Amino acid sequence: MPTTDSTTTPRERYRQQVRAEVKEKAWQQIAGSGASALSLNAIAKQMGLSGPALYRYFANRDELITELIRDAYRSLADAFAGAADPGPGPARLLGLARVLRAWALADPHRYFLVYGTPVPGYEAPQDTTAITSEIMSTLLDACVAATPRPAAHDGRARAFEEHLTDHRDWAAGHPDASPEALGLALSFWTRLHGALSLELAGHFTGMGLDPALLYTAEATSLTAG
Amino acid sequence: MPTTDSTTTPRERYRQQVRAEVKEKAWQQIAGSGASALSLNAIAKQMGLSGPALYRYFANRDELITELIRDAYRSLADAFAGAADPGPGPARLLGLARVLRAWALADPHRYFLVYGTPVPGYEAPQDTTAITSEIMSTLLDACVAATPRPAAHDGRARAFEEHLTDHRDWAAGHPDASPEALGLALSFWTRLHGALSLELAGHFTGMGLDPALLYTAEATSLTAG
DNA sequence: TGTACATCAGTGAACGCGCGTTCACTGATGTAC
DNA sequence: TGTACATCAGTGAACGCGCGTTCACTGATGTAC
Repeated sequence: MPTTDSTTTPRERYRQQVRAEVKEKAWQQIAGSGASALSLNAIAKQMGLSGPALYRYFANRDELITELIRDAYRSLADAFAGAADPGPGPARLLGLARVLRAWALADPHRYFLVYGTPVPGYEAPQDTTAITSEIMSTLLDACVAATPRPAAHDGRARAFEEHLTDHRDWAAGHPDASPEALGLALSFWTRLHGALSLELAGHFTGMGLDPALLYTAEATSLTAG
Repeated sequence: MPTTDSTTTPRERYRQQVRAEVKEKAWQQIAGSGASALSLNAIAKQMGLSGPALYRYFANRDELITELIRDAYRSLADAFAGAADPGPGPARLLGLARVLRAWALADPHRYFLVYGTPVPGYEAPQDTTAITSEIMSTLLDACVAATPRPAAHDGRARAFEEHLTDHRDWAAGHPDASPEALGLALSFWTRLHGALSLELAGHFTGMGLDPALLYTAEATSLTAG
């Protein structure tokens, strides 16, 4: 980060620099073997330091992982908010879909750290939930814009939309959102995660399919039905 | 397994029994902490054996994991084939969807062993691909039955269906399948995996949603569009 | 500007742990005559 | 039915490894007078 607090002492600046480098190496390690293989000693060695040196910067392994997860959530929320190109609803949703895939492909293991199998023996920190609802809020904005009116209905998913009218606490910041919009947000999330996570896990390799086209097809399906 | 080969010697029968018990304990361990935490020594201790004793039954840790993965694939393929309740296409697809969720909920970590983040440093064995296409074949059968004719089209997913007509090697056993049927199979897979994996990873907890309803809504969306 | 002191980054040794895996060996089970 | 031998399950010690984490300590950097 080039921007530095003006009241920061040189020592503190150095601290932040080293912390950042530790995290950077941690991400490299995660990119290679996943989060469960993350090792403080290995990071230290990679930085030319002794193992115990890192305990000046992080209380323990869990604190480091917690920070990495929070940074990942933060990064995704920022990417989402940055794609706030307003415009017609459907186009905006497609924009979010594109941003999501780009963010995931940039670092697949980071994506799985957020949405994948939970790291064994690790409990997610509290404050990621705040960022989660930030992400959901950006998504809901686009979904509200993409569902202009209680459109013509095929009646199939009725049961679920009734359920949504009764269970909308997770969309507390959007009292204006129709059940259709809520359902759209959930479909966006689950469908794109489905296509994306199977692609990242390599389940399409050998099938000769273009994952990008499959992904786009699923994304467009959201505003077509 | 109660069924035993009649030509089997008692010693061989005992071997198979112990192998089965090792796998059983392995699954219990995986159910607790995921596959990357699987430990031969821990299994041995749990069975009242010494660590090295297991090397009579499995060449090494990788061979054990390979067998577990293959058994998981086998189990899913059998569950799918068992749901071959013929009948109208859409109902058959819904049946498969139900079976998939039940199978996943019975052992979430087993599901992730098949469709989740790949185990770090582990390469999937060759012969699972055969079972994979078995599963895909059952699914394609239902999809062909569910897409009677090149129905009225909204034209949105056109690009992808053109792509599918050119890239259908993965459906080699189903030359009769229309691009719509192929796309339906892929949507079945990705959408249901999306809803299911987010549920299993606990991403809906705290939202007050009923994952079963969400899942059913996604399943019915397949044959509604 | 120089000296005295406090702060703090980093080291090296050590602890205890669990892992996968090998090896020589014991003892029980099955087989052949 | 009994004896001689081969097969094989399981043991215990050992090797080498890497992990997270603690602790007492050195040496450099910053601060106060």
